[in-house]
Amino acid sequence: MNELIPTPTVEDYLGVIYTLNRDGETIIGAKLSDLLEVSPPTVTVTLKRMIRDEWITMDDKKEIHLTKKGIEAAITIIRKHMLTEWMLSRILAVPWSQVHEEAHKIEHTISSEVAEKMQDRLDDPKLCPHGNPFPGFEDMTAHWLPLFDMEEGDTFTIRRIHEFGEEDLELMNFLQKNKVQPEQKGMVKEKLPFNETITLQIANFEVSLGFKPAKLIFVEKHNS
Amino acid sequence: MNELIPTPTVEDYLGVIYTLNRDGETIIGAKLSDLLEVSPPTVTVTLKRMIRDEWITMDDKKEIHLTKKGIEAAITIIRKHMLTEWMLSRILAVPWSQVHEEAHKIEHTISSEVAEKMQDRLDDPKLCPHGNPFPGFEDMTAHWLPLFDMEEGDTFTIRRIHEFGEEDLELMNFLQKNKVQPEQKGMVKEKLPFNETITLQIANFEVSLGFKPAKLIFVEKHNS
DNA sequence: ACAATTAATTAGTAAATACTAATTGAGGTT
DNA sequence: AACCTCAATTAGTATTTACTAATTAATTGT
Repeated sequence: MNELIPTPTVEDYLGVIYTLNRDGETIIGAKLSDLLEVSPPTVTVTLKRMIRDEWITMDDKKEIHLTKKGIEAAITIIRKHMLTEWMLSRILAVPWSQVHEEAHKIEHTISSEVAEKMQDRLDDPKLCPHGNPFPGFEDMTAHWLPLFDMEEGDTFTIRRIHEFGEEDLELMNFLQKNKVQPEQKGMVKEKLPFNETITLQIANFEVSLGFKPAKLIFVEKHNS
Repeated sequence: MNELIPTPTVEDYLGVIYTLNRDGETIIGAKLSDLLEVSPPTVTVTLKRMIRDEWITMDDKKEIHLTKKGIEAAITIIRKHMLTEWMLSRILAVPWSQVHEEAHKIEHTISSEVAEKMQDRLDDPKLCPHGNPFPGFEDMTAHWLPLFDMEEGDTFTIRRIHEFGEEDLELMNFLQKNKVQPEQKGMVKEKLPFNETITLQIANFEVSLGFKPAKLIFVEKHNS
């Protein structure tokens, strides 16, 4: 009667919905279509199934809300995702830029028992390798600011690449090549609003980032 | 035009076909239906797809043969399966009896790059945790004999639980509880053909095994 | 208020993977 | 030759997950 476990596709939807919700965004089908890279009709029918199976509800404004059961399933899959990322990164030395993509496939096949074993082995991480918080630890990232908000001359430590940036493999390879990664210290060399770029000094190198990625990268500003 | 990667279902078929073939058995649909626990019509249509996509061929006697491409894909999935088993067992301390079942889900989502990383991290294993050979290392297990062939009084070291025994979770739990595992030494206490049981002494305990599992357990006989 | 944009839905299709029930085929036995 | 058994296939159905093309609904801007 009650669908016990969500399908991989439904798990993907639940994860994105949870993250959007965490960030205080309103959740509509079009956003999911965009983030999950599927067509709007596909979203419509999948959401219908998800409502039928009581993962979500849809209000009169067509906004999507997770049910209690949906929240639990979302937390479960996000934890599996992040634990798998750490396994790949720490135990198997998979390059940081590829870890998300690999984990995204594996996460759906990890049992809860295995996830527990991973958590033990990895000493209960609170943040994923990209600096995003495990469900329940959102306050650990709350004081970090978008790189986009920095001004010329500001110095900072990079702390986090937002989930919705991780998805873009080309961007991730670019960031890795230029050491734009958690724990790296840097400084804003130049910010050109008309050009929509922000140029950083990291180690001995300079990198120019567009405004879109700069909004998905979070830093801890140094006291000046 | 050419299907590059097999689906998880096709990977399952390829793995079983490869193993049957390794053991010198003729491969017909009914055997697959039995081993994969799907209905005969499902086997018929899946094999049709597999022929279409050139993973296998079927001769005039309805016997199934792997194509070159099929052999490669089978080897790949079996290696991923065994490497994942070792990861679960050695790195995550998942109980031996559960390792097969968990790995069977995960194996389909592991990229070749990750498999390589696993192989490095695990020092190139030649046998899986149940003692079955990695593809290409079949000769390492060739001299082990079925427990079924032992006589009363024979002493031995358990070396291997065959792939088709691994599948049965209840059996595996029973074997683990009774220490019927690779590297354990034992002795045949009693063999009762009319009863189809063979009773072993392992450590301080006695276990009675049916003939069916006794044919799937391989041992190295001690010199007497 | 009306046009433009954005969002959501229908309608129709497709592929993979399963099932049951019923039928056909092939081999061997009496 | 008729029969039995096992294997394989047809026929018909279902679910999930996708797509495109076309339509409808809602919102926003001028």
